[in-house]
Amino acid sequence: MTNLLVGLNDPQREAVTTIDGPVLTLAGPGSGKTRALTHRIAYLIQECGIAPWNILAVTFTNKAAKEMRNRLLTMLSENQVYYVSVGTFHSLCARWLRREIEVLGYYDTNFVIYDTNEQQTIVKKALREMDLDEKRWRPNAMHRVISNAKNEMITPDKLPVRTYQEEIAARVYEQYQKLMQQNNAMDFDDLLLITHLLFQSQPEVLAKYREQYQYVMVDEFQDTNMVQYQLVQMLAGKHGNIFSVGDIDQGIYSWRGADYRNVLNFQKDYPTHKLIRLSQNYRSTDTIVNAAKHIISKNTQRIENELFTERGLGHKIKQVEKYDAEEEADYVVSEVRRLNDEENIPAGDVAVMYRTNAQSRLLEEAFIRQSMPYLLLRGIKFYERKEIKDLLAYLRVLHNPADSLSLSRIINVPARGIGAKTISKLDRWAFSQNLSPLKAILRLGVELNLQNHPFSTRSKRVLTGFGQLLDRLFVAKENLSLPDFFDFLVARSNYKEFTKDGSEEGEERWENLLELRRSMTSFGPTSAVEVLGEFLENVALVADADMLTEENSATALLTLHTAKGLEFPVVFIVGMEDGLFPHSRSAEDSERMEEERRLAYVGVTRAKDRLYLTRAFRRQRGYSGFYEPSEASRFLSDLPPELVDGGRRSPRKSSTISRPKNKSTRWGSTKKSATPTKTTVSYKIGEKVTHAKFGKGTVISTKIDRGEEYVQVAFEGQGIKTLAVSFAKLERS
DNA sequence: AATGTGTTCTTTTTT
DNA sequence: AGAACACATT
Repeated sequence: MTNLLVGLNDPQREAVTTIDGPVLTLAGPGSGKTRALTHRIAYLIQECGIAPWNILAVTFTNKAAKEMRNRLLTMLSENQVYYVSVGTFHSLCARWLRREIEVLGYYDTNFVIYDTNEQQTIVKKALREMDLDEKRWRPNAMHRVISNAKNEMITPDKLPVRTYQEEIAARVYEQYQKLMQQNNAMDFDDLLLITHLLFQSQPEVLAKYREQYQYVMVDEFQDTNMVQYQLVQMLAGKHGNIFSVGDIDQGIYSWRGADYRNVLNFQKDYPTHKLIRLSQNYRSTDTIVNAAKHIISKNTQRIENELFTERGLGHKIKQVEKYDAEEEADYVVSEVRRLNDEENIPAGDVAVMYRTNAQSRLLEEAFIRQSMPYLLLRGIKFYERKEIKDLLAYLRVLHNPADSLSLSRIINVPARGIGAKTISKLDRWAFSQNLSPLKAILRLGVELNLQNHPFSTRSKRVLTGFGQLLDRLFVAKENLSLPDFFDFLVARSNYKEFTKDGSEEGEERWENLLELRRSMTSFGPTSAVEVLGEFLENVALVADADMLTEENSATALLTLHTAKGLEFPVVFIVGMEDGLFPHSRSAEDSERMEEERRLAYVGVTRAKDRLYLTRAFRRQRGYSGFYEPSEASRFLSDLPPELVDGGRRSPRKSSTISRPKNKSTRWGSTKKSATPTKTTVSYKIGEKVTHAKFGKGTVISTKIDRGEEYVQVAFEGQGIKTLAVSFAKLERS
């Protein structure tokens, strides 16, 4: 027996050694699928003599790809690992397109990837060009329609136009695509869609990749969408050596076009497939595995795969209920500290997970208040900073001169006297000359006695000045390494002194830019022109989870979605409240409710040793600043009492509902108020009341502020009013 | 052209 | 409550 098979259980071994034909591996959480995948790759290379470049492995995140590579390095030589294609669908597609796209004729190899914000801007531009009112046609909604269409491979002309709404949407979609192409830009969906189109329309290109990828492996199959599935099918065409790994119970991205039914489709499309079940969980204690099973067992859309573990019972799940969300956050942080102090569990072993990003704020504040280290996994935040976006816009324009969106971002940053007027003149003139705005600027500088331009002497001067800057930068990118090019760029554009203005914030901005520069150093001395595309692609496709590193010593704060594929010794899931988790937006639809349940399943199974489920009795939601009472999440009641410690199940102590202590500052001091300070609300949401002036109404929220109770009441025909209970003469009715 | 003011919208999850 | 954006003022 080869040592690649040592330490694997039977189904894992089967997964590793079944190399020919389609295989579907149902892998429960923590069942060692990454292990199976990596060993399989090593086995293919070492035992079966398959060349590394004949292997394609698709992961869900870049982090997973990196991890896979690292694990492979323990079994294979660096050279072998280098030639295996490992990546996410998006990054692999980007790479293929970079190489092949020019045959399509309407994109060039230097295309850039637009992020969500830029996609939004393009939608708005499309609306504006079509003279449609942004108020009436929500860019957000339009964008959703477009993205959904793309996920189902529907082109603008195929979009159903049964209603006026749909007709507009189809036209906006068409215009959107046109603008994207004009800018030589793609959105995330395009990366997949256009690759699909490329393979479909260029048989020789597809043949080449088919030939190359003799063995195709796809992880997280339950979260593939239609395009991704078809890409896999195309690539694996003849040989059908597809190894797919999935778990329907962990499908949590349907709202993004993913369809867990692809696992079932796989079974249908490849009737000869071998089915392997990885059911032994090596990650979590029996208690945690059991809890997870109780939660997921309520779902109807499943494939049976009975999970088990031999790790023993371990700690009970700790259920904690606090007075409000602030207290909940404080509890989490103090418990992290206690675990650290008393049980020797490093803070970096702990993760705090939540349903919505908005919940991170209170947690952050609590960590800061108690000066405990934390790591917020919302990676893009770095790239959302103005100075970073500006610099990236420069790089993108220099990489892809067609990118007029980025050009408009930097054309007057730092300020060089090119205002809105000049810009719109430029756009119109460029259009009339059939030039891109950037080309138009450059032309203005070259043809000195150009007559037919609309600019004032001053405007022309600043524009040509900007053109000269760009010219110099274009030359520099050929000759300098990426970091050196960065230095040249910030110096020549005056961006350095613009942003580093002596203020404290300026210093911070500059630090951020240096951080950006640091991320360039890994590209070595190769000239910027060679690596700029790859650099920008990396930036565009980073995922939140990619930030998390092995040696991280701070507690991770992340959404349940981001937590997918990760594991931690200790996990807190906060906000276990109906309406929040499961989210109210999923309440009406049983399909979506099942997905919430899967999300809970994913969250719970991230924990190795200890799991905390916390909730608050009241929490501020929405923008009103009003507290709303909340009910326990239905997922909590799915847990059998013997697995749980604390919460409502344990014999109730008188102080289960803790009252805020030392919170007089927040709710006003008792010194000043003449009336007794109220701490609890007397009205309930939904209660019917009558007001002398406004008539009948329904209480929709309540809050206490400075010892005074306020209610929001929806009055029939009068709208919503906020009333102070002690003043308004409200009668219960 | 830069700065200030007001209005409106937003919160589900993300490559 | 805060961001983003449109519009107005200096």
